[in-house]
Amino acid sequence: MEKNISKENTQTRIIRAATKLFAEQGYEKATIAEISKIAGLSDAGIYEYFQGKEDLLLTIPDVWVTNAIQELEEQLFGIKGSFNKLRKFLWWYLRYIEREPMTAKVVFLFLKTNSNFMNTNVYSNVKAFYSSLLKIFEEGRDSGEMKKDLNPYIARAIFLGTIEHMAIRWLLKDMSHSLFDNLDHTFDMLVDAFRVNH
Amino acid sequence: MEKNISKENTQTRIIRAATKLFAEQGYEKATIAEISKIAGLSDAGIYEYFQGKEDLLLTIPDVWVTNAIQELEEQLFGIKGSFNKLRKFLWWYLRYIEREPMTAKVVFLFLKTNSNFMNTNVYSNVKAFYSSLLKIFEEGRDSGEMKKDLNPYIARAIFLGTIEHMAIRWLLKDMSHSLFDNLDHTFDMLVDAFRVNH
Amino acid sequence: MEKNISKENTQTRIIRAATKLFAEQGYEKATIAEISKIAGLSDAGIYEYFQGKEDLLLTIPDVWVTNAIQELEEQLFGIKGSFNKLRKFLWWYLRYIEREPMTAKVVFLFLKTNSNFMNTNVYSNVKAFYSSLLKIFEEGRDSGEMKKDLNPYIARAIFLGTIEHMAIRWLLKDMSHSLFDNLDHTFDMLVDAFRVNH
Amino acid sequence: MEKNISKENTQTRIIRAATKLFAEQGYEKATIAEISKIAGLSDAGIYEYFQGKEDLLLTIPDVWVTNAIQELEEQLFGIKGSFNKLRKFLWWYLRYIEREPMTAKVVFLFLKTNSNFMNTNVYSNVKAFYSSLLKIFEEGRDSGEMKKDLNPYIARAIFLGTIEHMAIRWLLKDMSHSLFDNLDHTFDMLVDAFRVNH
DNA sequence: AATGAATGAGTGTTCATTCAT
DNA sequence: TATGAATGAACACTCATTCAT
Repeated sequence: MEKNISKENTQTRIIRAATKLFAEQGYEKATIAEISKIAGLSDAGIYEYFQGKEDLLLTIPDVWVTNAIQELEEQLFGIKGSFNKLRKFLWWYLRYIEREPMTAKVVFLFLKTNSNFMNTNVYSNVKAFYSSLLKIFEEGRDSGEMKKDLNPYIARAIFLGTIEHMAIRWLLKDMSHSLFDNLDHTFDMLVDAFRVNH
Repeated sequence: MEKNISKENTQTRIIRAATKLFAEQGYEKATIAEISKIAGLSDAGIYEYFQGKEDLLLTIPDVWVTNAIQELEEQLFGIKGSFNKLRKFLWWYLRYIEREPMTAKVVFLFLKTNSNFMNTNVYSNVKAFYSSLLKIFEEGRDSGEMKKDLNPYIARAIFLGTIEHMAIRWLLKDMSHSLFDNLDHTFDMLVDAFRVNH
Repeated sequence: MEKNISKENTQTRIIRAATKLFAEQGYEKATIAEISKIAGLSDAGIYEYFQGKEDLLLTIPDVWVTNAIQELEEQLFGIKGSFNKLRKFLWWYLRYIEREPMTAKVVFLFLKTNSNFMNTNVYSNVKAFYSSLLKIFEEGRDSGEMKKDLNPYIARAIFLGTIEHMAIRWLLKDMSHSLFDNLDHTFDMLVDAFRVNH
Repeated sequence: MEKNISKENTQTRIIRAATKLFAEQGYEKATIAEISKIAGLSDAGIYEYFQGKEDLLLTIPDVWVTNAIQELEEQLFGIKGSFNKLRKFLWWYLRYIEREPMTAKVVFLFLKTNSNFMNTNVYSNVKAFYSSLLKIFEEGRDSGEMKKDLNPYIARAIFLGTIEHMAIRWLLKDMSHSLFDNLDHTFDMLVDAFRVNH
């Protein structure tokens, strides 16, 4: 019992330390030595839990994204109407980012530049996560809420582009303002981009 | 004269080599040794033209952004109507990215994560560049073309977020498709987000 | 009893695993982790039976050489004539090597380079083993079978040098051919080196 | 001029330091740090002259063996009679070993255990070197000096095995006695192994 | 303007070994 | 008897940078 808990704690502590340092200094500048120091064990200890530095990097979004997919499904469950779903997505996603900004920073700023990222199963999870947006737009188009000729890919690009642009600015600005300022206003504008013109 | 020209050539060759390698491998993985080899001089030779590796990184967007500001002004000159300007901006910006994709990759993927970036004059240039969009949105709002209560910052976030999202995907996917596919469609949707509802 | 038996089995398994890995990869490259994995216990388990890696290395020839001395004595027992004894020695020694080539490889290739080897009791056993050859040559010289002025040390160097040269080549070549090819011919030549000229 | 000399000196100094340490401590225990310290430059300096530690190891016999082949040819040049050549070979080889005992130690004790050795061009040089002995024995057999049915490979095994056995013992014993003690006696015995019986 | 030579500082990773359980 | 967890001590190798020439 204790062992399991303690082991889980150690792994969690390592991930937390790594996330913090990767977010603050970038993948290359962060050192195993400092990560292990913050995590409270020796350098060699890290290698009991992770295969190496890169494995550590890729584990961070793995957990985050896998959990996001699950959570998102629960959040959208039972919501009717594509715009209602979009709204839910937006509010939930930003709160999800806000909850673990360091992890988000690693994902948005350092993950994509890793040359192995494309070959990871994290990558397919990210794609799965993003594809849930596609479905919402297709549904909206087919239900008549959104434009008849709406291209779901473009719609997603606008929606995601906007969100992540805001998120990245927030992350780089040391999260000084709230992510939710003017969010209603923003959402209304996005809605106008997708919905049928009168 | 000859010396100046020759120096400019060498400098340009170094920048080109560095841009290529930074874009392909990232800032940290790219080495001075390889950059200098591609540029056709010795390691030490680089230091005749640049103060160091970081200086080299920061010079790349410097030229690119400075030139962008100038070019954009010329492109927008004489165009009437905020939506016409927006349209011009979109088409021109994507072509500008397309012209030097490696540079764009460095700017979009590796520049922001550099801890010194915020203190550079590149940063202020980027801000200046982005603020030109603000003016367009303010003009659109004031002229009645766009929503009366349009928040220029949000509008810009939507516009830039969308563009750069598309650009980054294109850069990461090895530029296999055209950036201009469905661009009309995209622009029309964005317009709907900004313009007055009937 | 059971414990003793079980312990002996485990110990034997460890030695076998270590011998194999030392022979295949060398002492330094072989790891306790892999040895223990092959032996079927944990890293720490090894230390229940051996003081450490070096102890493990030195135990391998210990058993082998100690047993060789005994076996050799039995083999030579009752044989008359120094050349007959030499012949027996040669055939027996090669078969002894052939029986446990991995052990032989450790002894011939990796033992001598260990800096502590000289201080071990393995070393004295090896010397004892080799000195039995001396006696044969002395006997041969004194009995008149061999040259009157035969220097037993030199004779032994020729005899052992030849055998071990052949053995090492065989061990390094992955034991693809038989050690006993042309052995009669070889022995005859050696005999000519030792025996009285007519 | 100076540069060339200095560079050559540095490389030579590195090789000398590495040879000494490899011979004294073995390949694995010797460290780049100590080699470079003895050679009088920094760790990194080694890598200006050698690709790595293993390259350094393999360079040592490369030079030694390549030179041996040349020298041997000169030494044998003009000598008539296979036994005279054998005699020359023996005396010259032992002196060659005596001249650079550290190098010989590396070659005899540490080279063969390197797993890459077989794929090196050092290996083919060694084989070329050894094959010159074959020719002598073939010549002796064909000229009638040696046994009609003499197997050159076996003869070589006896000859080389004896020499290298003596050399290795000498190298391990800290070279306290002379390699040339009783050498006439030894050679005479070997001759008896090869020559025609009366 | 250019570079060959040299290096200091840094880093991920390995591994034999220990010890509480 | 056995081991999971943890680590201290090493170590080969890299690389941006300097400087005499």
